[in-house]
Amino acid sequence: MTTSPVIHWFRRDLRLHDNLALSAAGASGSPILPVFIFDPKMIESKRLGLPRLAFMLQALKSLDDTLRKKGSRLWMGYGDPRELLPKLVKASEARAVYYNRDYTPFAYMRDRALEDVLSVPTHAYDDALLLPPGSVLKKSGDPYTVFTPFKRVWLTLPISESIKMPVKDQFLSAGVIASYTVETRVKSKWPLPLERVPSFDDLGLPGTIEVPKASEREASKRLDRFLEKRVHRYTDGRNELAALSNDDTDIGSSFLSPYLRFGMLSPRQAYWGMQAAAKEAKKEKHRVSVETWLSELVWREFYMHILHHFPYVAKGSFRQQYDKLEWRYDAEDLSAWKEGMTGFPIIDAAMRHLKTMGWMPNRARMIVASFLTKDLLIDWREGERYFMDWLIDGDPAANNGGWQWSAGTGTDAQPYFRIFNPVSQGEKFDPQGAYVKRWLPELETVPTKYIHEPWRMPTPPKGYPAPIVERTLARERTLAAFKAVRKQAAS
DNA sequence: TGAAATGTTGGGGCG
DNA sequence: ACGCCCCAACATTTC
Repeated sequence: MTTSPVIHWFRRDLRLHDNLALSAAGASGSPILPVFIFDPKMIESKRLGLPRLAFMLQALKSLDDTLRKKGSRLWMGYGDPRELLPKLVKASEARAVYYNRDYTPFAYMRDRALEDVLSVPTHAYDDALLLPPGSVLKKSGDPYTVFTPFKRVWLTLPISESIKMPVKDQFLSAGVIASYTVETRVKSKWPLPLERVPSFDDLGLPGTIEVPKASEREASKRLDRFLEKRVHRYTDGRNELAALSNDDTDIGSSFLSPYLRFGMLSPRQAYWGMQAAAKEAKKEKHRVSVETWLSELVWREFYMHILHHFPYVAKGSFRQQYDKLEWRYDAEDLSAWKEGMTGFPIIDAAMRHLKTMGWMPNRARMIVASFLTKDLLIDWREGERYFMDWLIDGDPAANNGGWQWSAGTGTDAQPYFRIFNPVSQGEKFDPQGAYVKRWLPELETVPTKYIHEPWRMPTPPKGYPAPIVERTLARERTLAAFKAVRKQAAS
């Protein structure tokens, strides 16, 4: 006779350590049935780009491997969780379902609906953020819409410690799990080859793309390496595009966002690791660097809160007056931006970096976002969607927040008249042109003097496009478009 | 987590 | 010697 299990439903928490819902499931005393459900809607609705899917599949494979070593395995479902979970509860005679909350509007609504269709209790936990939406509010009870006061209050609130693993070997045995089969009506052309790491051919990805290792262990290793070697110079290092190497081991960025995105890294582990680093920092500059990184973690929380409290930002401007802005719908310019063929080296290098690695440093994201929205005057939502197609760390809240910040339509946005100059940004953050040359082989032989403005060479390099836009005119065009909206809003 | 336009200053060339 | 002009270099303001 076996004891009936409890289900732990993995979603954006693909780890066993420091996992609140999993730990609570363990504390229930019942064996844990680990579950992941792949909803094909995620692909069909374009919410899950292929590089990110590949990264996630690798993380699931790794999670399954770890569970198998414990004599268990990950039960994989394929279909709508609202259909599958009730069936699985029945098949396994589970007595409860545990999961960590996902605050994005889509998931939040889905999870609430789920409680109605399940015959057993659900236990939801706040694990994905250090402080969940609703816990950082003004005295009036309203959410903050400006980052600085949000952060000031955030920093005064208590953050919980990391927690231990639930109980060793408490996971249900692989044999029993394999016997749970539930019928699913979903038919899809997307196989889930969990027996091995899927290749990009499986996913129909064009070109060669290199996705970093995705596992809980890898996430911890990257955090440790960052804390040991690089966090002390993060404030400057994160902006140094030239420092980027091929395997991302010595970059200025922490490169933790992909792991936080899927919960391979617990935000508590990152937070307390940083706190310890701040305490140990020998120089004031080092301490500031650690705090700069922590600030990025608060940005992550801030934008999750914003999306949760103001779900309309997913579709339109936070400052709704800008929904009236007359964006250009120029397919040719948009395509040039996407493919890295704008004629501005720093833009093109970053966009090709994205298509190869599924990632870009934040500085590069800001530069290309400013270019698309301010120089090309193309709707930020086009850029937002494209980033979601390619970024392995693509998160609806952070991505939306970042784009609206760049476009000047968001909370705490940069002013409409702040327009990055791709030449001076390149000279400032890639002074030797190393980043540009790394991603644009056709500019290999261009002298440093001209590397950010090759069109000024006596004989510009062949095979590289001339600038697709005249920046002085573009600037006037954008200022006029924003002014028109502001004038309209004022009257 | 800018950049361009405009304003001011001061040294040096030159009549 | 002096005033005038030019124009970096820096500062301020404007977008």
